[in-house]
Amino acid sequence: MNRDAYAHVARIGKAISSGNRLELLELLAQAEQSVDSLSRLSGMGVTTVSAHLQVLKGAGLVRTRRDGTRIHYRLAGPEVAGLFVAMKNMAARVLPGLSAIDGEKDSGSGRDDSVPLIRTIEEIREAYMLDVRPAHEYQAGHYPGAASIPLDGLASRIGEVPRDRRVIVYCRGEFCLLARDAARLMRGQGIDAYAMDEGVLEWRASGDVDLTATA
Amino acid sequence: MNRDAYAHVARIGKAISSGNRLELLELLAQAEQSVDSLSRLSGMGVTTVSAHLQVLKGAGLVRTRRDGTRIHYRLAGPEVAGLFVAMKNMAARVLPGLSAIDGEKDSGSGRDDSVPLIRTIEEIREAYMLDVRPAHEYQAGHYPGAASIPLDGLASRIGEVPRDRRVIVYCRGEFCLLARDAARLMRGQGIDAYAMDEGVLEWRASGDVDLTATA
DNA sequence: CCAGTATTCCAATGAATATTGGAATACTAT
DNA sequence: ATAGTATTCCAATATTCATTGGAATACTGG
Repeated sequence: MNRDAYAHVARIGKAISSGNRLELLELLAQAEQSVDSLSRLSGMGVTTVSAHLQVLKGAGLVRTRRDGTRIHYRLAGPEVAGLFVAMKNMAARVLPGLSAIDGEKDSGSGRDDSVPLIRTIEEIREAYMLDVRPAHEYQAGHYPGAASIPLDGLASRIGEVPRDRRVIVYCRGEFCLLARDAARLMRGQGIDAYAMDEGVLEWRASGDVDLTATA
Repeated sequence: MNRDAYAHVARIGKAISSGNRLELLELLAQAEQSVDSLSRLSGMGVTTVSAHLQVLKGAGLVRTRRDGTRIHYRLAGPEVAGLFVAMKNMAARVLPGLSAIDGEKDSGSGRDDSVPLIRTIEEIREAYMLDVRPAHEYQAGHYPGAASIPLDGLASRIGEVPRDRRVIVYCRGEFCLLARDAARLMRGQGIDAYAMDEGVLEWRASGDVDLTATA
């Protein structure tokens, strides 16, 4: 028969059947990244990351570019982000009780209830959009008009955030906690801050938002 | 962190990371099926099928219905077929050289070159649409107006096929070989037969075709 | 060429998975 | 109740996979 056909498609499935690899894909959806940059961002060992990247590459989901001594990985295309989101949606639809994000929002330690989530893009008008991802990721593509203050430096740069407007913070995507942490920090300082429930991963997947890059 | 979020989505990935499970999903996209029906159709052992179904159920991709002594499995929803197709497309886009279907069509033994494939739904008008899947699957949903002659009985019922019209055969989906085998058989008898390159799986996934069911 | 850095390859270990046969369970029909 | 059928559970085996440390490779800058 054509047994191979299924096995062949299953390779894509295998590539996305590991939580660690999904985390790497989410990072790659932000910007191209070198192996050790991914290692630092994810906390996995370098050789572990390399091994996972080989699997992703073998399945055709990522491409590489050599720049001197280091190798930069990137998504093979926006459809890969699309597949991630499709799986995320499927998980939410089909295992609602266990929804990872709900778990994070509701059950968890409960402290996240203090950060209201913005769910529609309409609410963005007139608000101050703030990107709290690392500068490198901001440069590779960000929401049009958004400002950049990486979470690292937010405490010391808090003065740059306007106090007379609503502030909406976003980060890598629904699973990323940077925006929520940032919003919590700002609320503690009396700023009217909200965390966006989606981020660059979802925008890249949908293609609806044109993510401006900086030179 | 929210490590669990990724692990949780990865469960969906794991469920579709096995060729055998994909084959089962394709069968379930046709109609609900009992465990041993799936075992017979797929050639896997009953306990093996049962184990795979448990995995699919654990990931929330299939549901069960008890009917007396036997248990019928079905897809949790059309989105599951959608995910299958999304992965199939990703595989075709991203690993073009290895495309399972291309492999089947072109390289293989080459004999399949004898069966022209219909690729657009436009060509269906005025043709005689023939469904060669098992009767049970036809009853659960088929292309509007299509006739049913399961491949098993096609040789003996060949007289029912009109000789003055173009005949278009379809089956379960792109990976299913029933339609191509049927078309080859009919061409051998001088019938102007073509195999459809998509089938019920894709139609169910897209939702564009309304698959009529018989009482 | 040499030292230094980034990445991959290799080997080894432990964990998870697939498959199978046999026992256990759940239901039907007599 | 009893026999019969369909399915799942359990245990065992072989296979595959994830992770890690150390060696090998590929490149850069003196």
